[in-house]
Amino acid sequence: MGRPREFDEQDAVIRATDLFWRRGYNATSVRDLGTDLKLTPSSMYRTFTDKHTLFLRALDHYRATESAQAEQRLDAAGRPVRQVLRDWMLWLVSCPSDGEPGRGCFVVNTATELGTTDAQVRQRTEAAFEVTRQALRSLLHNGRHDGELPIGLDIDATVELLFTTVLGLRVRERAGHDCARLATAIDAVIQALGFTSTQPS
Amino acid sequence: MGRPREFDEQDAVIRATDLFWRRGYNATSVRDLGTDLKLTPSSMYRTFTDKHTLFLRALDHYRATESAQAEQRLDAAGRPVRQVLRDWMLWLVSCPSDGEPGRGCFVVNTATELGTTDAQVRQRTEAAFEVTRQALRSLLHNGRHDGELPIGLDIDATVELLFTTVLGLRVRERAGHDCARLATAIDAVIQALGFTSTQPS
DNA sequence: CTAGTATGGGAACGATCGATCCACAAGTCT
DNA sequence: AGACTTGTGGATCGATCGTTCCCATACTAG
Repeated sequence: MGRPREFDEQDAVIRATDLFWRRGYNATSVRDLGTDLKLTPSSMYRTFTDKHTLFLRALDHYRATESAQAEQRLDAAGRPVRQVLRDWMLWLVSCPSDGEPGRGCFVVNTATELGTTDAQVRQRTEAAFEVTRQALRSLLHNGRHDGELPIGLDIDATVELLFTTVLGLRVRERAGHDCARLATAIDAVIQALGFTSTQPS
Repeated sequence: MGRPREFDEQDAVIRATDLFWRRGYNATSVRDLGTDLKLTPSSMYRTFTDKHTLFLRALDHYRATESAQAEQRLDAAGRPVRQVLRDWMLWLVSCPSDGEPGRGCFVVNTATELGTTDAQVRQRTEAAFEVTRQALRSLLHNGRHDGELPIGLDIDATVELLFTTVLGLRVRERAGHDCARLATAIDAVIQALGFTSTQPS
C-alpha cells in the first residue's frame, strides 16, 4: 500500500550496471546515477539504501546476466572443445557493434579497482572467477572423455592458463585493442594447446 | 635563487607513484598525497601543477623504473628463451616479501581505470604496452635464430598470446591470487608453446 | 470522506574534493 | 644592509561528494 513506484527497480539496476561498468565505482557519482536512472536521491536511497549497496546489486546483476551468458556459451553441447573455446573467447572480445569502445568485464574492472580494499566486493569477484574456472574445468573434462585433448594434458594447469588468458583478453578489450589482434592471440592459444582439430576418434 | 626546497622532488614522485599504484587515481586525494609526501598543498601545486600532472609524472616514473626493469629481464643474454620467459613471468607475479597484497601493474591498473576516458593517460599506457610487445618480439626473434623455437611458429601471434597472458597474470596478482596457481599457469603456457627444453641444436 | 502509508521532488546537510591565496621564511644578488 | 626571488604553512575558496530531510503527492483501507 501507499503511493506506487513510478520506475521499475530492475530497470534501474540495469542502468546502474551499465554506468558502473563503464566508469567504475569511484568515477560514478550518485548524481550521475540519478540522472541516468531518472531517480531522485530520495527514491534512490529509499530503494537501494546507499551507493555501495546499489553497486553490489549491479555487480550481482552482471553476474546473473552477462557472466551467466558467458558460462552458458562454455557448455559444449556436443561440439568440439577446440571450437567451443574459440567461439567463447571470440565472443568475449567481440567489440560492440556501435563505435563505442569495449567496456571489458565488469567483474575484472571491479576486482582491480576495489578488490584490494572492499571485502564484500572481493568475495563477489572471487566467486565469479571461481564459477568461470569451474566451467572451464567441466569443458575440459568432457573433452577428455571424448578424446579431443592431448593425452597427458594437465587439466588444472590448462584451466589456469585459459582463465589467465581470458582475463588478459578482457583487459585488452577495455583498453580498446584491435579485435583482430585479440583474435590472433586466441587462435595462438588454441593452437598451442594442441586439441585435435577434427572430431573425436 | 630564492628559498631552497625542503624536500626532494624525485622522492616525492616515488611516493606518489606508490600511492597511485596501490589506490588508483580517483581513490587518491590530494590530501592523502600531501600527508604521504609530507608536502603542503602550496608546495605540491607549485611543483607539480596539479593532481593530474603529478599522476602523469608518477606513471612516467613507473615506466622508467619498474617497467624498464621488466623489459631488461627479457634480454636473453644467451640463455634459452624458454627459461628467460619463465623467469620473467614468475618475477612479474612474485608477491612482495611482506604480507601485503600485490599491487599488480600500475600501467594495467591505470589503463582499465582511465584508459577509456583520458587521452594523455591512454597514450602512455599504449606506449608502455607496445614496448613490452616489442621486447617479446625481439626475444622470440633471437630464439628463432638459435633454433629454440618450433619451426613454423608464428612469432607475431605468439607475442600477442604472451602479452595477453601477462596482462592476465598482472590482474590476478593484484586480485591476490595464489602465486603457486599463477606459476602453474605460467608453466602451462611455456609448455604449450613447445620451445625446445634443452640448448639449441 | 478520512486516516494511513509509501513515493517523488528537491532543497539542503556536513564532509571532502581539487585548487588558490597570502603572509612569512630562507635563501641569493648588488 | 636592502631588494629580489622562491618555498612553506595553513586558511580558505567554490564545487561536488554521499546522504538526509521535509512536504506535497498518490495510492489503499476502513
